[in-house]
Amino acid sequence: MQISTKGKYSVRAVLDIAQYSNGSPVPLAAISKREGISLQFLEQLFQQLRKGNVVNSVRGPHGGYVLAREPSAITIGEIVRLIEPPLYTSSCFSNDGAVENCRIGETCIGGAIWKQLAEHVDSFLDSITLADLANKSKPEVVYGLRIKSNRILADRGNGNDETAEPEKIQVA
Amino acid sequence: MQISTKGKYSVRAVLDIAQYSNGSPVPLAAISKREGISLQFLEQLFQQLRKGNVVNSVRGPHGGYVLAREPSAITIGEIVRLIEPPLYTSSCFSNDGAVENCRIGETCIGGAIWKQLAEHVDSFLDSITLADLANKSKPEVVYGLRIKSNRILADRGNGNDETAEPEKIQVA
DNA sequence: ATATACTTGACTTAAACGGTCGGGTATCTA
DNA sequence: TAGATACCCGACCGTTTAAGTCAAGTATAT
Repeated sequence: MQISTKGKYSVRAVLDIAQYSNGSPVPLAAISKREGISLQFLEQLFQQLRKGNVVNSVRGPHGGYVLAREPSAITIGEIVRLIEPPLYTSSCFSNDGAVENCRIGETCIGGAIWKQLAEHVDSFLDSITLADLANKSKPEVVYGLRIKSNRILADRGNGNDETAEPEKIQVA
Repeated sequence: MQISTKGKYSVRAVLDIAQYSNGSPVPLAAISKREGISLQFLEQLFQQLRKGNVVNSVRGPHGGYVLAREPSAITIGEIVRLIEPPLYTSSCFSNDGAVENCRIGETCIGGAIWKQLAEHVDSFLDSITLADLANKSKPEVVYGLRIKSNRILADRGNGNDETAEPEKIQVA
């Protein structure tokens, strides 16, 4: 169980836009330079991010990428799900769903764990928005991350739900 | 981000012992038959589980494996960590720790997320014990898993900490 | 026109995953 | 003291995936 560098890169790259764009498009070349990520690798990532409606592209000179929505409406979970394969696949066993000799049948215990774990992870990552990360000005956001609880996968439109109360996640 | 079948197999196999052993050792051949896992693959997994003090081995005829501790003192997280590489590696970037051009320096925001995510996952998996899973008799344990909150990596000895209050994790 | 910068798909390399093979070694039972 | 049982261990192997590159585009602002 491992978080891929692809996922980390994507979060960093999108965060880069959130921080360095003042409304105008940010070219990948700039992100590549700042973050030390190969330009062509970035291109590959941003195609998925664009299709996933996280960023929009602007072609031509002075082009680049802009956020598709405001930072507070883009969650980390959303980005990660676009880039990485899903954590949870089948009930008990993996992928092809072949070996289904689960003696407990439909109520398989083992399967329930992985499903709940996946939901747990998604819920956590969905609770963090780009805006939360972009605000360097608040140090307490960095350590002891201040997040909004139980925000489940923001509806792709423009959900300005500023209603949830902040919650403190303890760090070790 | 993916949970490997190795990890799933391990949990199933150890759970098998918890369910089918009445104190006497359970041979891998029996687990192999019941769970549909190759004997030689099981051997590979159980070597790590033994070194990690999850199971003990008994050699010779009527030998096999027994749990190293009582089921309530063995967590799923413990098993998974023995088999799988850790979720969290370095602060910002991965593995070799090479690319450390993190513009935010020590208080790197991106890094904090993955660290907290890893702690989140570990905490969740550590909150589930073999005993929780073995009790098929309680159906509510399977769906809407009843777990103990915030149990951090039971000390390898025999920690009979039955003090934590149960908590309901919502499913979907 | 031309430079900028996104778009796309194929390709490559190395590592990890899932799994096998073949020979051990300990120990119980007869 | 044989021999069967069953753990022990390291090497190996094929496939998939991750990470990253290459080459050849297309759209657009100046």
